[in-house]
Amino acid sequence: MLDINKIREQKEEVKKALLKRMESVDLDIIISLDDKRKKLIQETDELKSERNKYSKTKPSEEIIKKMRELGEKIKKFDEDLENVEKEFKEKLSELPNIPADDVLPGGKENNKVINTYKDKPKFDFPIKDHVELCKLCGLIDYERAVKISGSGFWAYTGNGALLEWALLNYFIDFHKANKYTFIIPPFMLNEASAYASGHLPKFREDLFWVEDGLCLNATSEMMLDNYHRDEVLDEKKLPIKYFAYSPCFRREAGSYRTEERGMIRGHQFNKIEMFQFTKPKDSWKSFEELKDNAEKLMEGLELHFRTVQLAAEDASAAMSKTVDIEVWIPSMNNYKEVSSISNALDYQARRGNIRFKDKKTDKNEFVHTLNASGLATSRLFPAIVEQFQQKDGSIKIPKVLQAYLPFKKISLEK
RNA sequence: GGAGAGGUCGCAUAGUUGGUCUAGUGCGCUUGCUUGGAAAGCAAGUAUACCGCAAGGUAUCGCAGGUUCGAAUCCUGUCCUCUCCGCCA
Repeated sequence: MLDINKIREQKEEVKKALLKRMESVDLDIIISLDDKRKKLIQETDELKSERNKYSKTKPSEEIIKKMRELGEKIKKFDEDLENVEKEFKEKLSELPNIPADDVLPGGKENNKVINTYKDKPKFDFPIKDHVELCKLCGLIDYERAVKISGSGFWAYTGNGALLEWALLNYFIDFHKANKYTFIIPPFMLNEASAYASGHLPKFREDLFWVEDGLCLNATSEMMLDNYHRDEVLDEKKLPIKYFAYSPCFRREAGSYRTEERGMIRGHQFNKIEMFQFTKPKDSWKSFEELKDNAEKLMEGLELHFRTVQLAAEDASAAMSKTVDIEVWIPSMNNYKEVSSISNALDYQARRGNIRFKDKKTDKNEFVHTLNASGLATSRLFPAIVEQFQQKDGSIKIPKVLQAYLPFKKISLEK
């Protein structure tokens, strides 16, 4: 949610920035609703003040009669105010975050590559895709997972499970060394939390719901953003840095394409998420730190990837700036997202009411929130298997993972 | 799942025949006095949001609704916590 005072004070600047990601922007509607709101508050408060004056002691019959009428009036004003406030809030929360200065307007076509690591691997033999390689090496069991749970699921088996776990351990050790605090959150959350993190109402259809009114975690960003909801954080403890492990559950309804077979897109995948709560002045520094961390993790894996800065319309609405890391998947001849690094500024903090007491002003201010995958495994696994495949179908393991595995390469299943 | 108790200002507590209760007290914290310095003691202050240029006003006693001229106090629903019993892959 944006700050109404900022909208009022810097209307033209806000409008110009929002036009980067919206076709049209009407801030005047919101401002006039706010005017209406303020006027109603003033009038209602006066009436209530009147009433309170007489409520201190037992009033006479005559005054009781008068107050009864006043009560009716107050009730009506309160209703009006509630309606105006509701509409105001709706309109205000429909506005996306203000894109950062260096974010280009428009959609995907304006995404720009800001970094690449290594070159596309060259193969002097016909390459296999990860589905075939995983089958040859016995890393993934698609058939049995589908039998148990339906399409869109897979099971990691044997060396495949070890490889998946090695990836997660590599990430965990990295974040631990950077002094981030490890959190294993609940994997289900209630509606209020999903609203606060901004995933409702927009993603209702994309979430799995259980009978008790809870939904399955779709990204631990949901969990971490909510972690300090309605809290006033200690300024001295900022920035607070977390990383969380969780499986992520997504319906991904209707988004399957034949090119996205295997584990490129599924209903469940593992992810480590980084998250920071910072003071407003520090958030862009933290943004760079998160991006560096994600890139370092990728470099450690020796995979060819690129870093892409998203154009305004391609980033999620809550974010001021988003950078994606995309790994090269040879069989698809394409790059796929493995990390998304975003700065929400105070947009999420406003919604979740997450603040800190500013010593200088002695006022409660909203923190800034940032999130970044570090990393999701479901595209890395195929990338590793494909980028490091050998002619015979065996797979070399990057050095950083060898420390977590009892083998240096994965051989074909006998 | 059953039965009971409870959710009040950072913490702990008072407040249930509805009316100077937004709310007392203790602790903690801040500032000042005192001191060579400290402790103790003394004094003052110590929630948040919104409206207002300001004076000031309004709202909030888990949350939502109701009764009433008036609700922390009464009623209903709901969430959460605790105790006992039952069940338990």
